[in-house]
Amino acid sequence: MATQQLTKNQSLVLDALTHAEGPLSAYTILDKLRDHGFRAPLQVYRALDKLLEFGLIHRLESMNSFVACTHPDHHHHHDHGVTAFAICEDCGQVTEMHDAGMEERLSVLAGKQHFKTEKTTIEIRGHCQNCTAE
Amino acid sequence: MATQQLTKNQSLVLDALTHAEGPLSAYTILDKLRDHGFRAPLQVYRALDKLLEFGLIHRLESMNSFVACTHPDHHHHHDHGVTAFAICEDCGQVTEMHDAGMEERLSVLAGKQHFKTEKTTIEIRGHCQNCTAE
DNA sequence: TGCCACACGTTATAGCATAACGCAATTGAT
DNA sequence: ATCAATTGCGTTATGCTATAACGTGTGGCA
Repeated sequence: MATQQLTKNQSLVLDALTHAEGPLSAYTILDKLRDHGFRAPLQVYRALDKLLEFGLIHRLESMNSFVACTHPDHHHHHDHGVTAFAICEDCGQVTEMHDAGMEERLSVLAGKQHFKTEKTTIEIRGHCQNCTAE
Repeated sequence: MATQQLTKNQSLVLDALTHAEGPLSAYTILDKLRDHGFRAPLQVYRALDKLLEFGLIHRLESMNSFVACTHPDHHHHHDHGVTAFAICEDCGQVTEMHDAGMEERLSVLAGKQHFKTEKTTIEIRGHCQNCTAE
């Protein structure tokens, strides 16, 4: 299960996300990579699409932006169940969480509707410990 | 706990969503309401903001669109816990679901991070029973 | 060699959302 | 009654997010 070989553009985008403090929008990434030759949004979006496909990054639907995957066990590569994100509205920090119980509840919920799940989005907006401490 | 009195624009937007087959984007609503005097996106967005505030509609983050709330007990007005949406990628139908167990799991997850939850988004993309039957 | 798949670069356009201004109607306190 | 504050409204302009469509170059491989 070797790590997917990335192209130059994909590596640049992944690096930008990995080294960022918080989630980045596609256009923010574009700006960060102008010095590396990026000129157009599509260069970013195409890389993002691939990285999403490889499971190396996540898209945060509620804020139209992207984060590098922080999940510890990469030997599961991109098939490690449902991911939930805690997004702090004060500092922008994003915490990636996994929970088997959650997955079970979702499965039950979907099952009741005879719904075939393809992809699940869970995003919790609020305030992280640091920012709550005031 | 009387129903919030709506303005004309708010009523029109709510009606459009209530009578729609599935979720609508703000611009789709705008087009539907041109005959009623709507001319600009802001007229729609302002009404949507209020309807969201009143808990009469929901925003689907994963598709930048909106649906009327279908939750049965309106005497809880807009405080009826976590809502999950099952979104069919074939027919566009959206099912609103509520589950106490789910809320519990989320609460536990957030608690582990000492995270103060403000709003939770749960959206399940997939295929509904009808569209799975093929 | 010719074909195919894929990444890339570029221009243009589509789709989603808000800023900023001014006006009109409502409310509510003085 | 009147003034001030609030709220909704309409309009223009702008900004942010995402994709369509076209062509180029490269590497694998029958």
